[in-house]
Amino acid sequence: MTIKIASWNVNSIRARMPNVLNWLDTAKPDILMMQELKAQNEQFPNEEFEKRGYHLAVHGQKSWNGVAIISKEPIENVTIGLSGNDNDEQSRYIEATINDVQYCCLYLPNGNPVDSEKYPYKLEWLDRLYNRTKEMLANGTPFVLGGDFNIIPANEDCYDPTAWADDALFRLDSRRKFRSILNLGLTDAFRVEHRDIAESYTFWDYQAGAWPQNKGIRIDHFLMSPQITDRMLHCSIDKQPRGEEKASDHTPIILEIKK
DNA sequence: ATGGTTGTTCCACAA
Repeated sequence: MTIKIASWNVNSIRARMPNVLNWLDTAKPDILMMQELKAQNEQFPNEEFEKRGYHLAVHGQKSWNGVAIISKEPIENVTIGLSGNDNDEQSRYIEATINDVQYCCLYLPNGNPVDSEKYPYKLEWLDRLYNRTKEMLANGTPFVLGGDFNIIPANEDCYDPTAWADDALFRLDSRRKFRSILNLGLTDAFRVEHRDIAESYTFWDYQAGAWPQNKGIRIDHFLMSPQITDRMLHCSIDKQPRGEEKASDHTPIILEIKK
């Protein structure tokens, strides 16, 4: 038996419902983490998901951000927001327990432009994610960090590293903090399975024909705790939804683990 | 160096 877990930055849940439902009906994930809902809790289409047998945990926000977890198995202990900064108003983090595994759905700040307050906010957010990760490791909880990290981990995760050199998604400060989280003992699910495969991306800009030219970046990730790494079966990127009409600029990443 | 696109909201901003 396997558990199929997916993560997808949908770039507006209301604009993307046909695409999301279509993908759910074919891919049939047990758990889907979504980011960039661009909707408040009241605007989230609960019924469409409940009709398909999913339980919900939603942390929305007007206009921007917003994250949700939907699951075929019951969802427990929902926590909203990433601890460590009481002044953070942005809905970018939701955590819940499903069958004794902790699922952390995150939408990490983009951080551009790097000379604005947005970049230090991104770095500060990464520090808080580091602290939460360390805490869960200390507790011995099996967990999965999944979502849009807005981080290109390495050259092979980017069609043109020089073009992105000074971008907040590729800046060394961002990548060093991402690495320090990994170095606590987590495993990048996609990269551990596809060690020598480049040009596997999860995001293609809407602009300048990025999708048809495969000018993409890999910024959506699953990072697993050691217990989940031991249960991992497979991790892949499903490029199909990116080619559909009215697509999100991101495509789903899928992680399968032993039940 | 610029412009290219999409979504939400209100005529700009975020990505």
